[in-house]
Amino acid sequence: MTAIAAPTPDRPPRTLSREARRLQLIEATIETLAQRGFSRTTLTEVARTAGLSHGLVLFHFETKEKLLAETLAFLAEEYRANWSSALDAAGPLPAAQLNALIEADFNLTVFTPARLSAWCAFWGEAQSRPLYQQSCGAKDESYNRRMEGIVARLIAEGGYPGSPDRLARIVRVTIEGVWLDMMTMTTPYPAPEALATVRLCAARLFPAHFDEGGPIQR
Amino acid sequence: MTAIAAPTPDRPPRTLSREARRLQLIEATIETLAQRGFSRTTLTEVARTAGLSHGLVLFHFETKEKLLAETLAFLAEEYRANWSSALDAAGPLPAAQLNALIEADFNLTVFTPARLSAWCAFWGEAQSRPLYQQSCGAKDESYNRRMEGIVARLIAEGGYPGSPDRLARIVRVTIEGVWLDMMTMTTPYPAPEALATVRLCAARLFPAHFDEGGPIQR
DNA sequence: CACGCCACTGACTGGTCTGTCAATCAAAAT
DNA sequence: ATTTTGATTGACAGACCAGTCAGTGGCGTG
Repeated sequence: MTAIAAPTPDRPPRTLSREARRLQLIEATIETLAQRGFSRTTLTEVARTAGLSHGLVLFHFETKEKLLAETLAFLAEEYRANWSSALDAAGPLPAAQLNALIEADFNLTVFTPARLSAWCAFWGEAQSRPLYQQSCGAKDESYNRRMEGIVARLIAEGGYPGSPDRLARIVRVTIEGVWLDMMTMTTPYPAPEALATVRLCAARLFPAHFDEGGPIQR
Repeated sequence: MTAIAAPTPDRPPRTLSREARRLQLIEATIETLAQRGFSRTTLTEVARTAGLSHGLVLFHFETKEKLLAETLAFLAEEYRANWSSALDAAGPLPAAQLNALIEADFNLTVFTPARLSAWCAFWGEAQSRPLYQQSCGAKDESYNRRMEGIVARLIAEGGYPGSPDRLARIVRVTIEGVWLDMMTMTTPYPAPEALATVRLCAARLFPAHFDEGGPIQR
């Protein structure tokens, strides 16, 4: 049956076409969530954003619930891949690693208005839906472990007082908080100001490793 | 047939004053938002939580939209009244005032699972609805101004480096962040741990005024 | 006691949304 | 060229929900 992958390099095979369409619909879902909010996101609206019929959305995702679950899983995986690769490129020093984690959260692949809004829409629903808590929770857990490990090594190097759990938590919620500000404030401050706020936080918590401009070189 | 009130004299009367009934329905709305999320909150469910008919909800609030708007306004005012009165009781010292603001956010009148969940449900929708941004935004603005004023005076007393805007923002988003953790985490840490995290943050930002146990007495 | 007021109920309506399905179309396979 | 396979469409059905309204019943007032 598999008559080889025919040498037509400019045309993707059928299975890839299927995958491409699913990705397109997921992007349309993110866009719709951002523009209309969770409660007013309808299959018809998602389809119209993608320029397709609403029947097709159900053909590819079976139910609306599954479309939303896969969209959230996509966002979670995209987020994880972003900080994970940034961490891999940061080298062995904990200060460089924490800096990489901070900067990764402001990378324009994840830090866009549509994606921030979509995250926020899911957060609002996650509390009452175990399905969503699963995707969000697993993401956070892995992130937290890495963050706590890095902070523990900073403490070992710098002799800072305070528990690694709490210090790591302060850094994490400060990043989350300026994210949230971008959406909930009537007139939010610019992204560089958000990054500067997180840097200031790191500088006060780990003064031997960070100043307000970033990690201290030596 | 109508045996009526004789057996249970303390049962609430069938008809209630306008204001009392409205408050009861607002509480039922908060409860429903917490249990079912924004998108699955229906008038019928709100009414059933209150043990009333869904027609009555519209009798008192005209539309679902107005019920939700008034519920959010109620939460915002309750929140404002809480930190505002805590601030009034704190005296003139900025360290005591910041401590009062921090502790107020963990006061059990506003720091309850249902209320936290309801806030979160509204946040998720606020981005795409100007009506909600108005209630949330006005609340935040007033809070932020007070917080920044207090932090500016701490800086003047302690000679801390860093801009008051950013330092105030770190304290505020740390509080918001541990709030959010209570809802989004699969197994959240206890409330005293959340408070201890905020205290540690204050201790690192303003070391001459705070230690990990709270404001330094002198 | 009678009356009027108004909180309250629940059946009904119009509209919207999710999910189904038979028909259609495009491209690959034979 | 014909067949086959699978993506795509749009009309349709069933369910649900916000909002309407005519009627009910408790409560205070005269």
